[in-house]
Amino acid sequence: MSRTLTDDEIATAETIFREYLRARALKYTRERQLMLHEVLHNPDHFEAEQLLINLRQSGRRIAKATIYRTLPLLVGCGIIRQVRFGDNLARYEHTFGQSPHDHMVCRRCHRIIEFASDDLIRLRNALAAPHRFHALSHRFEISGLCEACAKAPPPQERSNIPSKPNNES
Amino acid sequence: MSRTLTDDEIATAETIFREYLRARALKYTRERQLMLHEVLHNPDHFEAEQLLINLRQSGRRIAKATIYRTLPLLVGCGIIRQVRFGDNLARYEHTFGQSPHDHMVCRRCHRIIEFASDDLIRLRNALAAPHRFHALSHRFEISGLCEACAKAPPPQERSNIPSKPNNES
DNA sequence: ATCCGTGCAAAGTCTTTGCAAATTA
DNA sequence: TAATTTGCAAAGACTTTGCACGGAT
Repeated sequence: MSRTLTDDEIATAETIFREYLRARALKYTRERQLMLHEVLHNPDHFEAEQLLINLRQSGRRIAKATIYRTLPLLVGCGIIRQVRFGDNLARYEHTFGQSPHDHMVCRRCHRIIEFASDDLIRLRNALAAPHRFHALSHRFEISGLCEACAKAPPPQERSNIPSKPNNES
Repeated sequence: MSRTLTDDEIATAETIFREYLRARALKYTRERQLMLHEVLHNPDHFEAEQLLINLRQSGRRIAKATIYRTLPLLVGCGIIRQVRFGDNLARYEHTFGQSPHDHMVCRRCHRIIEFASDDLIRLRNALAAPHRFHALSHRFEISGLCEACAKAPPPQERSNIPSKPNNES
């Protein structure tokens, strides 16, 4: 759902990352630069493995360990954020040029619909206040059926009672 | 946050589980019965490993594989649900005698505050409608600082700039 | 010159799976 | 009896870590 970034935005992201690193006496290495750019050019949700594949296909050499070590840095400076769907796999998305948003995930076809809501933010803060909780961020995932799947008869099952239960939450 | 269940409620849960299994031609084994009761007696969030420990401490013998195989069944019939906090560890909680609720998690002390909100449900459905999405359930986790941690100075850090970034989302 | 970071592979953690023996309907 | 389930251990998926070499400031 995120659009292609302008060169200016990419430059800004780079500045943010560099300053984040410098403030912590960490180094802006070639690998971290590659990761940053790859992540910014990825318009969708991605996972560690996919980053590795993309980078290697571009002829870049990078170790998987470096990916795993760099992702928390990018999360730390707010350039990407972790999103989580039903499974145990860590996914990320960059937050640049995006307004904060959340997701609806179809239980059957796993299609993802992104949405943003100021009302949600307001409600979130209103819910936190009576607990004297300082809300900083949230994760909101709606699970259900998309339009197509709600209409269509189950494609893989013959009855409403699956012989094997599904593992989705 | 969930209270101790009455015998009646436990019997009801057992009926639900048995019928769920029977409808799928699955069997109500001794191990599944043990799991059900252990899960219902657990008032808090629990993980697979903890279940195993609890059951073994009660002198019951059960394999870890059985735990992992049974959890999806209990999720499938709605007796427990998966909840997920910052990490990649699957946690569960039983839904019996509980109204649907969500969580606020303190980034520093990891304290969990549960809350319920009808407004949230209404907003959820209102958000789904324009996408013709049929919302069935959701996960809403608010991340931030609890009252104590918002006041207290950082216990483990001397400056605002941690030498190591934290891995929380 | 001094740390920090990388790559590699090994180790770790959580979860799933294959198979023979045991149990359930 | 016929089919599912269990326990065990091995395999699997994803992530983290130790260490020596290479690289950034």
